[in-house]
Amino acid sequence: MDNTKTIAALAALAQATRLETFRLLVSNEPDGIAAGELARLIGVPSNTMSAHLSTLSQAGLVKGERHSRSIIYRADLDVLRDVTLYLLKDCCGGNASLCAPLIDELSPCCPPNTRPQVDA
Amino acid sequence: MDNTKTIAALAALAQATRLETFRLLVSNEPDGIAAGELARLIGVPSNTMSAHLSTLSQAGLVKGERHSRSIIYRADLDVLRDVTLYLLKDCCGGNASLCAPLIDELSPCCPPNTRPQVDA
DNA sequence: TCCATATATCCAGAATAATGGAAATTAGTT
DNA sequence: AACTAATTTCCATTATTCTGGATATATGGA
Repeated sequence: MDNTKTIAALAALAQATRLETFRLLVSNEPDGIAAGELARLIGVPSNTMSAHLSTLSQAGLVKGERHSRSIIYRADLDVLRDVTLYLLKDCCGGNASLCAPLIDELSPCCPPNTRPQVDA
Repeated sequence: MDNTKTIAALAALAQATRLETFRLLVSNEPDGIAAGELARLIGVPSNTMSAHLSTLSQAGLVKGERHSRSIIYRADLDVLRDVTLYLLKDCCGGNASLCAPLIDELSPCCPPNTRPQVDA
């Protein structure tokens, strides 16, 4: 996780429509939501949503997979975890060893595709 | 932590100079660094640095305190922690109980003013 | 008070990002 | 092939952000 990737992820999330979209996708893991339905749910035109999804996708925060005519988007929590770790890395006075246990526990929290499905 | 505050914090960090500045301040806790020295270290004019510090400050990520003629800036990790929690809140399929233990452990990691000082 | 230092504010130009209409692409259906 | 549906790309307009010179404000010293 370098500076450039971190900035891309932070910038992708630092916009109302995209943050809302990402959080919606996070809470709809692992089912995902189609691009058109996202546009309808958030209340923006489909081309605007497409542009935002492209930004999120380029930052690695979401992945799209075609299912017949729709493209189902899903949140990818790996980058979110990496950004969190990157920002916390220098925490606690630069002494990483104090944060290491925390970071170790953060890592297994959200591995993709292994989360229990609670509801859709 | 609402959407607006989260976006402000993410946007503040989603810029190369500010991310670098913030990380520098994080690793220099709890001593802090004067505005002018930050400008010199990062390599930007003082008024540009001042504008960036203002953005970080408005997002609650740094605090400035005047010491004689200088204003010493320090990272405030509370907001960083809150943003992290906000982003992780919907993790794990929307089942907060799975993330709650993690979140509980994240909270005491970086309380301000209680971090051990390793070096300046 | 006068001067030097440190930081912030004002302002304007340049760069970047957001938005959405129109058209193009991709996939399924008949 | 012709048609519909879903999504994306193209493009131009508008809005926002970044940057830094010039100026203003605040502090301490002579």
